[in-house]
Amino acid sequence: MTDRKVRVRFAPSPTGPLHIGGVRTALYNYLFAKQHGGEFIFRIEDTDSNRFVEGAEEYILESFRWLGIDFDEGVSFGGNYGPYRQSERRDIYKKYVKILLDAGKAYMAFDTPEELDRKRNEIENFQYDATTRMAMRNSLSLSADEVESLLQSGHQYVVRFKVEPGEKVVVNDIIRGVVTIDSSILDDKVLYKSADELPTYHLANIVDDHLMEVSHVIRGEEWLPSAPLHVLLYRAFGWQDTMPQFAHLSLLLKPEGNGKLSKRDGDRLGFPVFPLEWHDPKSGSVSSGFRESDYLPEAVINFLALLGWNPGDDVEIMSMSELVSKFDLAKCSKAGARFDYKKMIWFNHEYILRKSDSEIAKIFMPVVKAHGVDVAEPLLEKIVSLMKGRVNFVHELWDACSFYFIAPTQYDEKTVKKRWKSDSAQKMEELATLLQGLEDFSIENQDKAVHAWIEEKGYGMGEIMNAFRLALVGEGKGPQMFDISGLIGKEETLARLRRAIMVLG
RNA sequence: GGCGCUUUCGUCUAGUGGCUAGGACACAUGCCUCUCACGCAUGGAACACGGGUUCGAUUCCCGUAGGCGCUACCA
Repeated sequence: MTDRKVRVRFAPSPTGPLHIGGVRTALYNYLFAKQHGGEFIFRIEDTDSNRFVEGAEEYILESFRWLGIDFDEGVSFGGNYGPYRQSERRDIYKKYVKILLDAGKAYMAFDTPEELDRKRNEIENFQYDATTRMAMRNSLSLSADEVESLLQSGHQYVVRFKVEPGEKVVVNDIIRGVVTIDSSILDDKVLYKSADELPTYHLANIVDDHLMEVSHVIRGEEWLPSAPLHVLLYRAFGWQDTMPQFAHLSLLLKPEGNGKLSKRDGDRLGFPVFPLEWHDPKSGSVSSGFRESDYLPEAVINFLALLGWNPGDDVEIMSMSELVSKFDLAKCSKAGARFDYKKMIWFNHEYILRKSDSEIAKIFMPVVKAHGVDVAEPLLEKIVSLMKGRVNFVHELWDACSFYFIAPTQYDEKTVKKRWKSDSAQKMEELATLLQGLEDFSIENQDKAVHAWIEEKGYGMGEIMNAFRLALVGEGKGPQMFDISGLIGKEETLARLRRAIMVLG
């Protein structure tokens, strides 16, 4: 069993956009699979027909494509264990429901939702279990004839798992160790609904994981309470020897305040909680995504990997392949992790720094074009190399460097007051004359000539450069001056200087 | 309410029966400098509480408190 082939799965239900916590769960599964040379399966758990949302499945697939998490088999990937969409596996589940029924490990229950509601109102903390099942309407409490006639008349029913009370159920969790619970606290879970001829999560999950030969179940902590039930189900089918190993991941929490991370937190604090932008087909509302918010997928992956896991060293920037080799389920933290979106922004900044200028220029080019500016790629790369260190997002590059493309039409008031003195116009006039006379307008040559002139005249470096900057940029910020004048060229430099002299006087 | 999980700087975390409890983000200060950033340096900042066990507990045990989750014919 220990040398079993590693096969793990990510099995979302297509009920909407993929939550960032789900992305992390998928990532951990992926890292684990890759590290062990195993397979990663994409399964769709659409057993709740009421909650199905159009487009969700494609959205999830697209999200993983963007993030660089790929699957080996499953919906849209093929494989030998299909179909991988649970709604297409009805007949399989029916067969296994029958096995449980025939073995007396499950039973049919005819109680209507209304009857159950009434019971819950009558009895505080009502639970459908060994203590109450004989008082309900099911194949255990009713006679065979009654059951038969109910069935004949087309009465809808559910199949419930018959949990035997008073048993210690042990779940061995890779992250949490041994977790023991008393089966008496478990209820007789609904396994199957005749209404839509579909199983519930618990049955479908166990049957599929078994049939698909899943070796490890890595999922969110919200499943920990039902893990004992799952163990009981594996036993009921006699599959305990090939039962997957469990690992329950801690949840992602709000950046501040109480509770788990929600879409609202993102809206309130200004960060996405979904990988891609999502347009809800029902409400028409739009939720922002990491991709559209200009996060680099590598940064999102890196950040997520470290949210609840740590390799034990001080290295924080890691590529996907480094993550694959270092990842360790046993080192996952047990407590929930607050979603530190500021650190995520820092990761994005780091990845911008690490990517080549040409890669960033390629991402930035459409932004430039959208502003109606046409620029050659080599020039944009130079600008990117000068500016990328000062932004957290690629789109911020525009505000930081638009002066390269568009001459200032107005001058920042504060900067004018601070940097444009009464003799600035005259000095800039001198500078313009000097620059105009330069045959060689290279950055190096300008630097040499201007420095010599400043020294000769006894001017201050700051007064000249800052006024010069104001003339070319319109503000008091930007890279070294000759990195600006050199790139925009002699003609443009002189035009901007003259305009500033004219306007500012 | 019941059951389960959990608890190291504000946040993500490393770590150990004896350490000045380490790193990163954020924050502050300084340096660099033609500005703004980057960068570099420095600083403040944590073992939830109460009992044990022990020569000694942040570390092991038990309680308490806080946090999180589950408690559906949802996953």
